[in-house]
Amino acid sequence: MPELPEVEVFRHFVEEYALNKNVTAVEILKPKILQKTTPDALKSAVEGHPFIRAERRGKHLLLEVGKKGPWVFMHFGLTGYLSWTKNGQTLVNAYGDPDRPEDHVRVRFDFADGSELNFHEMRMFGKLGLADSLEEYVSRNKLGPDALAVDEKTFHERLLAKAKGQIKPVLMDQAVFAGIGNVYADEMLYQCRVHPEKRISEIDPKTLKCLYQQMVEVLQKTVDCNADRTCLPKGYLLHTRHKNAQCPRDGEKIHIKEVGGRTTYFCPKCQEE
DNA sequence: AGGACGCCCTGTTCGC
DNA sequence: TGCGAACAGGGCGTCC
Repeated sequence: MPELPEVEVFRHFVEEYALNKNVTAVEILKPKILQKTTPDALKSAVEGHPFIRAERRGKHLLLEVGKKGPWVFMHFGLTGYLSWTKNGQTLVNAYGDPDRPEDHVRVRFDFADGSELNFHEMRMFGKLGLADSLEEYVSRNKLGPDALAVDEKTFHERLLAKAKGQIKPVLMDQAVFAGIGNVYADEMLYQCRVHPEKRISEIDPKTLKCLYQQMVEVLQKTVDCNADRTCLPKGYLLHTRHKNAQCPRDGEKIHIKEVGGRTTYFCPKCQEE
């Protein structure tokens, strides 16, 4: 599921393959994926212009159209990703795997050089549409600062403003920090030995510092791995997201519990309540 | 105001 | 074996 690191990889991918080439056609194969725009409006805004810049805020990817154009935004839901094809043949997809099945294309951008950028989203939780500007989009969606761009002081301030809340749902609140999803929230809590339901006001300063460091480290390490989770350290909890898994640290059985409406994995021994 | 919860959607896995 | 139920899960709307 695309969280911040995956979307950052998608952004690199767009920079490498999809900038500064005129879009000759936009094909909307599933209009329902569009948000706050129509197929005609999207086509007329993009066709005849190149994408000139790719920016990311949290899990959202935004492509600037032309010099003064609007932006095309993409949110990848649970199963979204990008691929680049030429003459119907996949050259590469955003996960670097040319053999990945290329189905569930919802929107396709055709370029003048005969290549295509494909937006895939099997489960239709993702969205694609138009925004006037980055600022307009961020405020419309009430996105907090990007989790990889926030400084330590701001991190503490924003968490403590939610002092009564449980740590995990607050970390995942995109208005607090944009980009942390279920998997990486569990990971940073595990690395710092914090129970996911712990109230923020109950967390000591040393542990808060750890959470900041691990937020940056876990996200950055995953970006550096090109979002290939198998390349992450063996000691990471995210390798144990299945039933009857054992804690990489102490062998304890990993607990699975619903926290803030999301399936949460944690070690009951090293993340005591 | 803000927290809890249900729902959107579809491919896969599970259970009878 | 076969088919329906349950599950996965980010974000948004609704309710209290």
